Amino acid sequence: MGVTKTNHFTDQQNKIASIAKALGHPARIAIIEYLLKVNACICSDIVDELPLAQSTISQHLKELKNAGLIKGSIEGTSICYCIEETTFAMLKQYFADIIVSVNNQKCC
Amino acid sequence: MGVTKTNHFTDQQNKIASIAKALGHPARIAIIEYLLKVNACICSDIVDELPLAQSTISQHLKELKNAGLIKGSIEGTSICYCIEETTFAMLKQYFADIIVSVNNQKCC
DNA sequence: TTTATACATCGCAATATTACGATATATTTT
DNA sequence: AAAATATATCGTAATATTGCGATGTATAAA
Repeated sequence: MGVTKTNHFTDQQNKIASIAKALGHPARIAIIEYLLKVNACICSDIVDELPLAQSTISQHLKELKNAGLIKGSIEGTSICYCIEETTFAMLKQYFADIIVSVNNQKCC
Repeated sequence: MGVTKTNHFTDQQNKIASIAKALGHPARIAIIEYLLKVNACICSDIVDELPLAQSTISQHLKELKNAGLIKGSIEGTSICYCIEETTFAMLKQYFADIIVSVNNQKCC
């Protein structure tokens, strides 16, 4: 089928999954890491940095933006893409909570 | 094309992406959360818990296992699936480092 | 006003994912 | 040994993702 049964899961589960999915591609990880490396962030830089066509990168940026992982503000003729800190903070917390839960486990 | 250009990215980037990808489905998030909730973990429980066929869940478990997010040990006729703590600890650290990087940013 | 620059979007082809039923396998229980 | 239980694998259909070139759009420079 190929169609995810989104409605059978909680909003929280769908949210985490969609964020994780957005991070589930090496190009998008590379984009995030590049945005962290340089302090200013313009899309054309990324096009030079990655071995992908401009249209492909634009698509990846869109997915990262839809997932709330980056935000873009128009800066003249180019766009300043930046990390959306709160989403990453949320992820960090999510995994921190998992670690706490695991440490309380008796199993295995 | 639909074929990810894995070889153009670093091993670390591909690794993080593949782990994130494995978490990029609500059923797999639900499985992880279920494994955390109950302390013992048998697949048939999960089949009762989730609105998916047994074969589908088995597939999801396989992907989580391949990504190193869970481990399964044979327990008689069933299998005890558990959280692989080190992988989650790695993820937590990865996001923690990102937060630190973002806080050092001057941009935006 | 033309031209250049920086993205975004569209349309398409190749491939991957999701889900399921059917079936296989392996361990218990009877 | 036969039946039951638990899980894995296979085959397949529906849909999603990835990537690219071509093209659209909007701002800035000439």
